[in-house]
Amino acid sequence: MDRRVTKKGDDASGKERPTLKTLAFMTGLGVTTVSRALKDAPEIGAETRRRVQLVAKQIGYRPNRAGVRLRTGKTNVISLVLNTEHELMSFVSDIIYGVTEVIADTPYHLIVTPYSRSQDPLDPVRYLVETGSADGVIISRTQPNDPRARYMLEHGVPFATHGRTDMGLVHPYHDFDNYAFAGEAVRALAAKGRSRLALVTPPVGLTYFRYTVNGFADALSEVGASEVPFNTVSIDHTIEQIRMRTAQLMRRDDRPDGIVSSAAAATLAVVAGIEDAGLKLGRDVDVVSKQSSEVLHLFRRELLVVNEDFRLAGYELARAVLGWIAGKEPGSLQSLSKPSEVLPYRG
Amino acid sequence: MDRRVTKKGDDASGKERPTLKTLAFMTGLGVTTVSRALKDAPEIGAETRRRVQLVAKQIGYRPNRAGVRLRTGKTNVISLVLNTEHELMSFVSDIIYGVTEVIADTPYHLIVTPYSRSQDPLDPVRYLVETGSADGVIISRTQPNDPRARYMLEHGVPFATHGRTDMGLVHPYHDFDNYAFAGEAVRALAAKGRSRLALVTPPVGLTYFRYTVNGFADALSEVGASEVPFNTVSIDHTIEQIRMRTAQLMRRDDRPDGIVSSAAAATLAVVAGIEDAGLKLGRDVDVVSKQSSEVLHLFRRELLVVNEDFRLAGYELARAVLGWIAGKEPGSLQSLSKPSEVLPYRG
DNA sequence: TTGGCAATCTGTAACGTTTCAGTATACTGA
DNA sequence: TCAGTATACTGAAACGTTACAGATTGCCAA
Repeated sequence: MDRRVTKKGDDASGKERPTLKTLAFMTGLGVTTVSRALKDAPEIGAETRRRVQLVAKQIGYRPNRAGVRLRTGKTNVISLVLNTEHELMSFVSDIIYGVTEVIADTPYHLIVTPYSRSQDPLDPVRYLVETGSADGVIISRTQPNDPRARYMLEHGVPFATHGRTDMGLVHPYHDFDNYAFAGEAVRALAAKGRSRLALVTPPVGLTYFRYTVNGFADALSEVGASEVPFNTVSIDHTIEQIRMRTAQLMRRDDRPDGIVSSAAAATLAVVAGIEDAGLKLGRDVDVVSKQSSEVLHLFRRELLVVNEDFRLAGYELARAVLGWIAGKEPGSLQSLSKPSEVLPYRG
Repeated sequence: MDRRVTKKGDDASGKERPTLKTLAFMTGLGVTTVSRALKDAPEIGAETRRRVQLVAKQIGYRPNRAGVRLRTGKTNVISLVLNTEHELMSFVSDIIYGVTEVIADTPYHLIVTPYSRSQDPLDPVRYLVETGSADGVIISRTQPNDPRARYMLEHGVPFATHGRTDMGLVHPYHDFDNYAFAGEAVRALAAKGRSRLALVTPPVGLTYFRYTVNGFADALSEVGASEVPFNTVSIDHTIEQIRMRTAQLMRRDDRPDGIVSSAAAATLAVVAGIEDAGLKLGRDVDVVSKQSSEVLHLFRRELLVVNEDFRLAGYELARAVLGWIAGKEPGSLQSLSKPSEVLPYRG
């Protein structure tokens, strides 16, 4: 059964969605001419061009995506690949808004491609590339040696990563300067007289784990503070795990008097753990935490925060992918965002 | 310029993505037969069918989406329409995961269609329908008389709403029972001896505003408590506004001794406002709040919470749209989820 | 033997777009 | 006047799929 109820043919009857054929009929031109006129091809007369574009605007012509895609292979789709277990809530929401802000006045659509714990992170990317489902891909949870980035480079698919890689390969990325963040955090704690510091790290294996750990370590020796190892958790752990292990840590004699936390959700658990151990934030221990929305100062005024803007990340990542698709040099599409100062609660 | 590097023709050379033509050549059958064999059409011999499907699986055939879409109009796309300013962070993240969980083993893709404050909420929906960009649509922020639902019904586009409508029209929805929530919240406060209650409402104009307000009012008279009007804010307001106005409210002589809050983010602000006014949670005032992830008890142990599961919402909404697309009765695709009990902090 | 019919299979056209290889017209220079 | 050429346009083919309208075969009843 055909899906259309009425034939279109050459009549200009009202209801059907206009196609190039409709425009060709209305203007008395050929389909080819109309197609070229709409994309400002040079061999079309100036008047004809204007006329076609006027009519097209009037009747609200929009190119059929399936037609374009079938003929050219261009999907006009950007895919955001997300881990359904380990992404931060605020990350998902904000990065999507950042991306959509950029593609709002382009023909691009955003599709969300999920993968779960059990899957190889390469799976969704392979799917996208094999089926040609997207013109560009955005991935997060980037690793120093990232198979997904390597795969897409090999297959010539434009992409951008949230976080850098370290494979000697050039590609667009946006990253938050976690080395600077950890350093600033340590210095802020040192300025408060704290000298025995622990770090709640990003997930081991991701690139920004290294940057964070290095920034932390370098600043420690710079200010002459020492590290209290806290390797049993990362921000990928559950609230309960972090809370419990923080409480354990804080009950030890050699407990830290300062903690640096890489994510707001983890910080909630850390503070709960501190209080479980009967200690008081700001008196017995200070905590510096990253956050992506202004919640931590409502939570505890004593917290010191550094802001990371995920909407900006989405914005930059989308611009980077689109830039690559448009032919710009991948190496010119890399950006690093500097952390804010370490901010205390302000009235 | 053609996008392909090598001709395909009749040779079975390796690199190109297989199409029906490839399968036809390999099996020695016609393209039509292959097409029908793959979708289990009745007029294909049992052995042929098995043979075709085996070969298809072997070489990893996947139908070209553009081809199908062009020919049939079927997009295999579900669109989630989101407001970029007013959705809750956790809502965006969780509902997306709920939806993707359902469509994971279907051919469907999820596209996110955003709209901003300045736009008519009907705009994105109109775009989707006019361009035929999706087989099904999910919308949130549903109103009693919702132009978007009406529009899609008129145009025969399957959709599901997060929240009910009240137009005498039947369509799939998933909703949280906010009437029950508000009622339970009031009863819990009454059980704690609170009798002068205020409500932080959902956004005025959305359907669940009404349900919440009615549940609140009915329970108030049931338990013999009175309402302290707090109409100056809703959960759509900024953290700062809610905090400031809560502080104002709590400094008045006739301040409430119990507050019901419709969202976790607002609750953070409410508590901050309470403390700004020099009052203490649990002593001077109790607060019952909805939340969609386990954060509030980390925030303040004195809070009473009710959980709303947005991932479930995404799951149910996706199932509903797919069901409608598959031909089920819209009226049979409606679900309401009951609130949990009102939960105090538990060790 | 023949007509009828069921069971399988097939070619063609069409969806809307872009590209290729033209064609028609007017203008140029000698 | 005429070839040569730039300008402006056009039809046909192709992308991969499905629907329609056959085509071929074998079998059975008359």
